[in-house]
Amino acid sequence: MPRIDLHQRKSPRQRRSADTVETLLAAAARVLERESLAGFNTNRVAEVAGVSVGSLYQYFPNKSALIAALIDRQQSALVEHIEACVAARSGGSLREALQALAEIGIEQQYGRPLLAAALDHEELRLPLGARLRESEQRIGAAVATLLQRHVGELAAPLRPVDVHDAIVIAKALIEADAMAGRAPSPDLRDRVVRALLGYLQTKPGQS
Amino acid sequence: MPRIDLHQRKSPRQRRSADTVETLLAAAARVLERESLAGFNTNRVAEVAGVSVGSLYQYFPNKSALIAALIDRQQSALVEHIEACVAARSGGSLREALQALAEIGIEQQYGRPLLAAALDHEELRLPLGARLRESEQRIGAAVATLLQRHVGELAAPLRPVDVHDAIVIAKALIEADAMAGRAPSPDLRDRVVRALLGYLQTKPGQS
DNA sequence: CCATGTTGTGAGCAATTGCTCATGTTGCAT
DNA sequence: ATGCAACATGAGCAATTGCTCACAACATGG
Repeated sequence: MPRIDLHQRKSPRQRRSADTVETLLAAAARVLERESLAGFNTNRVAEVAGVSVGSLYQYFPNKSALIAALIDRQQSALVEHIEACVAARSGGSLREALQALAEIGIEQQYGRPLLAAALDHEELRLPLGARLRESEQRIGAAVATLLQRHVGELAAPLRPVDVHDAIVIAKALIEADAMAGRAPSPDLRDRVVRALLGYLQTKPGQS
Repeated sequence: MPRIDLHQRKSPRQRRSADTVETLLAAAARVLERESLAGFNTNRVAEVAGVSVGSLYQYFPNKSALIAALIDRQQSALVEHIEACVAARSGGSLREALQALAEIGIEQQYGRPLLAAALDHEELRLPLGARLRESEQRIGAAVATLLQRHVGELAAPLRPVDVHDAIVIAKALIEADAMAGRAPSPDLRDRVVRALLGYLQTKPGQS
């Protein structure tokens, strides 16, 4: 069992090594989504990347760190998209806001469904700690900001747990469709929006 | 990489061997939830079970088959509970019906959150095929039956995809809470019900 | 109690995997 | 040019893992 140190071992100082790191991450993503976690090993990643294992271990102290880096990237991209979306929008209805969010999530997940699923699983196992929690918090905050603009359309004052639940719901619906393997069904976005609207516009304590 | 044959290798014919199989499955569950998939190996399972690896391989042709058996058990239990619930209930409101379903799901997931999560992940990787799909279909059918009794309270005629989405939503909310590790929050059931009610009572095409 | 089938054992093989290290190559500053 | 980092290589070690097999212990019917 390897150590669990997720720090970068060395920062690339030349273009050459920066490219190597890039190639490694791309290869890691490919392997992870093609062979799932079971077939994911450092030798294979290095092979696919076309570099030697030694190079891999110059920048990542262990296998977990590689996966952590992938998660970090994916998560950062999502955060950026969502924050950009929230910042860009100002008017519009609640429905339209949710549609925009749903589209971001769908795009993210459908880009690499298997990769996303594998990473989701690893998130739970690795002590990603601060970095990931910060991302989640930023997503939560951004979504909360967006929803707060439409308090009037909500069934009740927005609690943190509501935001959390909304995110979970959207993520689950998107993931379920993506895992089924088929092309993105055109009504997925509307189903997500329907679920979110339904949740947010239903009072907590009565039908 | 092991073969992927999920058939039982041999059926226990004496009490003694039936006990062994039982012990093995229990140990497998324990290991899976304590050490996650990474630490799950047949030698360890046999050790924890207090039997030899050889015995394990008399009843399970490979590691995957062991996991498949666990999934099968868990899934069968869920199917039974849900079908029993649907059969038992007759009157009552939609809300009450959903409350009952939510409680079953919560109980199932909170029994062994880590186990359930690990199994969820393996479901996607293994060719469980017929057996699992049958279970899911039965769950879908049972839930559909339950919901059909309350068509009047729904926003639109019940489509299969609605049932599917409802199940996904409930599962996700419960799982998310369970993974957080803390004790079952008392309002979880109500949040699940709120999400389901909201979804089912919102028209697909408008706010 | 014997014969036959069932069940249990565990050393250990073959393969895999995480990772290191001695050595070689490239880029940069002087 | 030359020296020193930074970077890249890949054979291979140590540990792990899935799984087999030759054998022993038990059960059961005659």
